[in-house]
Amino acid sequence: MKPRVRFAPSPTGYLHIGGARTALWNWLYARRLGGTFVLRIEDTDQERSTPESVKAILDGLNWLGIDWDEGPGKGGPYPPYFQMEKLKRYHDVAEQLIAEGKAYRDYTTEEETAQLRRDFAASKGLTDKDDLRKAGFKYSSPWREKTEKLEKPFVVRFKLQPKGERIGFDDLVLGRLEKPDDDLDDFVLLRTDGIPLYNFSCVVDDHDMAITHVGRGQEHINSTYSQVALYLALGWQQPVFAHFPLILGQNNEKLSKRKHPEADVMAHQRAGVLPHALLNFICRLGWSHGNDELFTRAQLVEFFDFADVGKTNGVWNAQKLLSINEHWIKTTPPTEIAATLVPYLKALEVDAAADAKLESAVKAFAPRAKTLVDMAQSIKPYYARGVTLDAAAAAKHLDATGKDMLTRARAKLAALPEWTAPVIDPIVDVIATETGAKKGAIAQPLRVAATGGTTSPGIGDTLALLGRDETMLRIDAALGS
RNA sequence: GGCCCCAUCAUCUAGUGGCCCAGGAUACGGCCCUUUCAAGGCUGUUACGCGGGUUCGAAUCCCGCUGGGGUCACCA
Repeated sequence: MKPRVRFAPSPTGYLHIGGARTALWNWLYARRLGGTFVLRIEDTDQERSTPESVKAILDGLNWLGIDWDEGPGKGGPYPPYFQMEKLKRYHDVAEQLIAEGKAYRDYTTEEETAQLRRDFAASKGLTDKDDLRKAGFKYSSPWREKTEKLEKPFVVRFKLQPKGERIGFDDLVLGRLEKPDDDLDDFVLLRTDGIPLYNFSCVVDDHDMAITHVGRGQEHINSTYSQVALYLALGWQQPVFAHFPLILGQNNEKLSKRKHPEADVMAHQRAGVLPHALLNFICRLGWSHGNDELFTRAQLVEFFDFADVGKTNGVWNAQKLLSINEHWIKTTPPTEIAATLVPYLKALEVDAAADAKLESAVKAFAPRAKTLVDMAQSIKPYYARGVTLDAAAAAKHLDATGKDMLTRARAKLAALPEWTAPVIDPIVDVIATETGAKKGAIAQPLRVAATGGTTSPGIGDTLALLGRDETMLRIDAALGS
């Protein structure tokens, strides 16, 4: 049977790194097995959900190349894919549960439960919510055993009926997970305004959408027990669960939007990371395929399996991401990199087309750039007219002997029949032989004249990139300095 | 605090009882290459949290401790 998996983000901000990895792993699983990847928007938190966030999440997934078979913009056989569009369905399921005595209407107001908390706190001499938890505060509804229907607002609560047994499930990553069933409490299914809460809508939707495997972060383990209780009460078949280890920030806490800027997927685009590099990196964070580190997209699809996901949380390692980015910048065809690079150059006010010149520039700088931002910055001077000489570099390399070498080089360059790196490069050797000078004594003055500084790609590549006219212009300017 | 999950280098990880006085990658150091800077090649330092078992033999299995993380809403 082909698996049906899903990614179900709540649109309360940008696409989070953890979410992206969850999406990726589910997507990979579906792709490898020829299954279906569903995108469902869990927008029931009306306080925080926004259309902009929906767009941000879709944009993030698109940038990473994670496409969905069913969901927003695609439709599918189990609509709607936005939870707020199926309120009636949740209501019906809740009513069914009430009718069967498996849920009840709780007319206690929010203010009353808050008062209960305050009373409890006062009796124990406590103050905040955290203290209450530690002291074991537990809400118990007076409406639990009642069935009458009043003309008052109510929430629908699930009526847990613990048997003193253990409740649990077989997790694809963690193995058998269990806890005592009396550890669960009567969680809310429907709020006063009729909008469902996560534990409820999630179960209804996963069932309605015929989801076979639920892969999500370990932070959901405890809610899974509640959801299992719901599946049992509803008599629905449970999906297979797979709980993924968390991605931690440098401070060892779960990567969060507030504390960790790197949690934003698109921040990496802005930083000049290739989407595939990010994909490669996050996929390998918590999953492995032997000692392999670098994977093409096809290999990821070929190798990925929930069974190879690890159990331990992983710490975000920006340097490793950069090194992986470096690798893909180096190995992706220059044409592709050039096209991707155009907007980064634009941001630096360089209007470059993805043409032959830019491709050569990419070839020259690919082994030298960690990010596309780096690369754009390095390439920018090659699109300028003239260059400002770095004072220290000029002082060191453009003294009398330096200028003498430069003059010799200029004469030879001017006589060149062709302006390409292989033709330009030997000039350094020729002058070295003629004068007995070291290559560096020739190449460095040339480099300073051409680039203003002491570092650049090989001198042939550098001058070829600049073009004959621009090179001559800069040499003359340096000679006249 | 209750409950739940986890535990190999600084970090990501390989490892499913002998092939491991623990391998790869990143980072860090050295050497080589070299007209600069990179890249590349070679190489070095660094880990099985602790204590008990089981076994001829444990990083691998069991127990305890310790440590880390998650979760306890009319958020998801």
